[in-house]
Amino acid sequence: MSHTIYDIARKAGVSIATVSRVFNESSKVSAATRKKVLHIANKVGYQPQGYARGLASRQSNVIIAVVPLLSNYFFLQVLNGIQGVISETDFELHIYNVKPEENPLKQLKRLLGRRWADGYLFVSVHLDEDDWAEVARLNQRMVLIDDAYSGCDYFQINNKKGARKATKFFLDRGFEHIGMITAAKRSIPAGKRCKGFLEIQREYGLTPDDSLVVRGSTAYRDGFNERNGYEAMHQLLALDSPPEAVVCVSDIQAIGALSAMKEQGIRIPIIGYDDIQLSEYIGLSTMRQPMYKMGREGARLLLDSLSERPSELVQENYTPELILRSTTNGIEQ
Amino acid sequence: MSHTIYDIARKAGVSIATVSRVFNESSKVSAATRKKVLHIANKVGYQPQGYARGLASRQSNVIIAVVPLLSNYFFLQVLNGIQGVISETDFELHIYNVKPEENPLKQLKRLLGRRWADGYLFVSVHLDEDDWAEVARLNQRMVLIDDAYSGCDYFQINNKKGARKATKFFLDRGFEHIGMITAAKRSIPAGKRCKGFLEIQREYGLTPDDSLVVRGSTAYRDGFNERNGYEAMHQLLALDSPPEAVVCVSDIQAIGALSAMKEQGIRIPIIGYDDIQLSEYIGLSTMRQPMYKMGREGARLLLDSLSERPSELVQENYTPELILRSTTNGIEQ
DNA sequence: CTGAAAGCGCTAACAT
DNA sequence: ATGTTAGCGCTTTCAG
Repeated sequence: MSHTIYDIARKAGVSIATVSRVFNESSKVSAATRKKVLHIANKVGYQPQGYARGLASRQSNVIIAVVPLLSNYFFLQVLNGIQGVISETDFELHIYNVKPEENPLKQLKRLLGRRWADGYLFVSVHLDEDDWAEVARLNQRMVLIDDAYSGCDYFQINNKKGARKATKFFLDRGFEHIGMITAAKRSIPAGKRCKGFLEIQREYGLTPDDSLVVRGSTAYRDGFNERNGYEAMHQLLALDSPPEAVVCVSDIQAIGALSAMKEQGIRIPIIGYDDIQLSEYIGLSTMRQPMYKMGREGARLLLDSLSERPSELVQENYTPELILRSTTNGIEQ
Repeated sequence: MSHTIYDIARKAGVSIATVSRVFNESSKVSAATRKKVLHIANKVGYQPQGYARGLASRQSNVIIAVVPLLSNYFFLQVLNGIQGVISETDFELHIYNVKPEENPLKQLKRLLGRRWADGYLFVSVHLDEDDWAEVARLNQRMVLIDDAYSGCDYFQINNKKGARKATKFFLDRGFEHIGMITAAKRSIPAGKRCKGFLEIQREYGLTPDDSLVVRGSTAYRDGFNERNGYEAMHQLLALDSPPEAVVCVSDIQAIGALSAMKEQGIRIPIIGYDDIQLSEYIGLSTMRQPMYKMGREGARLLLDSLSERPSELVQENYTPELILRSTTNGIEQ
């Protein structure tokens, strides 16, 4: 049914080696032969099979970006950065997402073991050092984005510092009763942001009130969703003494929270986290994370290390930047 | 360096066929042998290579979802639906995105020609009948989501009807001067929605004013972005006689438009398009499209047709549903 | 510049 | 239940 290299070779009156050379941009084919082969290949719609090619050449020209869940705006922007870089090359970008139900380490080992790709970009996949070490032992080219492992290239953002910055903004303006909308307990970034939130308050001589750290009950996307923020804000507002200001672990939750406030006709200063594109238009103050940039840099690094002999490890740490917009307006300087 | 089936077979004192059987869930292996093989495989981190396996077995257990651009909320929700179904099986979902710069037909032919996947889901890839026919000739299992081709399974949404519904809502309430925020000229869905917008007005005996159909200058994502809506709304408001109501071709543009209105302290009724999750919390009235559902159904259909012998074509047409929220409040019934 | 031939690492008959 | 063996469709030396 479908044509193989043999069919093309026969029809073109050349050997399969020549056909192969044509499709591998080898210069060692005469223009005439190349043209003839290409003509026939086009006519019958021939393309070298990926699997046979991968097996024989031990490389695939595909890059796999591994993400935990597709439906997250953060990943989306990172992927965009990655995509931009990859699409300038003749690599193919495939996206693989790890299933939340199954052990992630197991999935990664299976994926890398299959050797689908020449290189892997892990976006927001959070493993501990031991687990990463086990993955690294599979000996594939990889770079981490939004997580760190000492033995490999990574681009990371300091979650604790980000939350500290946001909280500090309120503390410096005299607020002492600040709420936090967090996400699922198992979310590592959310955990670190909570930590930063509490830490800086203590440094300011305050004793943070546990009841001011809340999450909604919507587990979807680890709680990084609109509804969660909505529910959490209602909880906060139902408190005997509601917070004077609120810090969120994501913009998307902040949007839900804003909606809850509106319902109750209350307006409390709030800071989100991520700076997704929308936030500018919502007027949401937020902690900006360099998502696009990390994607771009990560992809570039991976690609480079595939062609050149890898040099030293690249391990970048970013700190989110506070972006002030209207949800923090009207606070006395 | 990396282990092959031969290494495992040798270490386990069995033949390669047995090792292969263990990894292919064949029942024809004794429990003891299986355990021994698995133990050794685990110890050295062996996984059968995807390429060798794909070549030998002529199937890959991967499904590829093809999308035009990752950064679109519409696709995201469709992908979510797809993901949900695939993750219940032992198929792997890979996502491939076609580059905007290169001819899409060419890319699809290359992709399918490589035979990476057992089946393909095309999400919002818009080709004409001839081009689809050419793709179909490659003889791969495929289903279209958000586009139609007579020769294959598809799940489509009627764009014209959707825009008609939204526009009709305003017309029925006596509005005669309605604006539309559209997207890039080359966007097929946007074109159809425009058509519906104009068509129904004529049916109501109106002569639509061309200057009321605008787009911003931001081409990113074919104009389906916040900024585009923002710019477009400013254009509309700068008109000698601004519209009394506005229909958008996406929620994300509507959000930009809302922001522009706010800046000018003006509030015009507006209806978005898509019903992305956010919209509920923004209070945005919109045309709901069954994105998640289409993803789910599409994936299910594809999977089924991979195991069973395909029956007749499944060709579904949906019509978006009008969801009323606060951006259309206060309009006289 | 081109061809012949030896794998790449696995699956799937076919034997046993 | 297990082993033997012939490919799968390519790439890649090695000759010429």
